[in-house]
This record gives sequence, C-alpha cells and structure tokens, in this order.
Amino acid sequence: MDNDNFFERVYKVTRLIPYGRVTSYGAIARFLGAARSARMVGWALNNSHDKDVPAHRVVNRNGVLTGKHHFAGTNLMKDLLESEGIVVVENQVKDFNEVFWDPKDNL
DNA sequence: GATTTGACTACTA
DNA sequence: GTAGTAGCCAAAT
Repeated sequence: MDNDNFFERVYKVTRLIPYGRVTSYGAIARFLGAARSARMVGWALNNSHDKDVPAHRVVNRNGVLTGKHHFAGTNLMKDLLESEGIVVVENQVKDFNEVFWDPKDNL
C-alpha cells in the first residue's frame, strides 16, 4: 500500500496542497503525527523526485525556500511559486501567513 | 548493527 | 530582533 511508508504519507499530504498555497514542514510532520520529524518531511520530499509531489509548495516555518537549492534550477522553485500567484522575495514567501495552508484544513 | 546525515523547529543567550 | 545550540526522528551508508 502507499500508506505504509512515512514518505508516501508525506507525498499524499503535499499533493493535497491547493493551488497558490504553501505549507511548512512542521505542519505536515505534525499532521502525520511526527510533530518533531519535520526533517523527515524534507527527506521524504527529497525522494519525491519520482513522484508528482509539488515540493515547491513546501517551505520552512519561516516561509523561506530553504529547499530551493535542491531543485533542478536555482530559481525553479521561486518561478513555480510565482506561477501560482505566490509572491516570493529573496527566497522568502511574501504574506506567508496568507498563503499558508494547513493540512488540518483538509480535515 | 552503529554512525552520519538531513529541504526543521524550538529554546536560550 | 538576531545568533547559536540542542533536540528530534527516520532513512542512507
């Protein structure tokens, strides 16, 4: 099943992120019950290369695109976010609190 | 099987 | 408000 692994769970939640919205690693981790495993979320997304996971919509709690360096292009993450209507300035999401989406909102 | 790492978060100075 | 350190859990080597 795709729900057996922690990774798959992260992918599923990340895929639930609506258009023009972003979330934080901690939010996803907490939603999965691994409140203190935010780093695991990042690691899971690292494996999401083969998955259809919008990892560019996941940022740290500060709204900073910490993982942009892991993307193919340096500005790929920023470009993707801006394409969704999200304003990104200096690798940081503007109005992060407004575009922030919590997985709990899906419940 | 033990050690290191890693796209984080929270606390403390 | 900024900077540095500690804690955390799970996978990779």
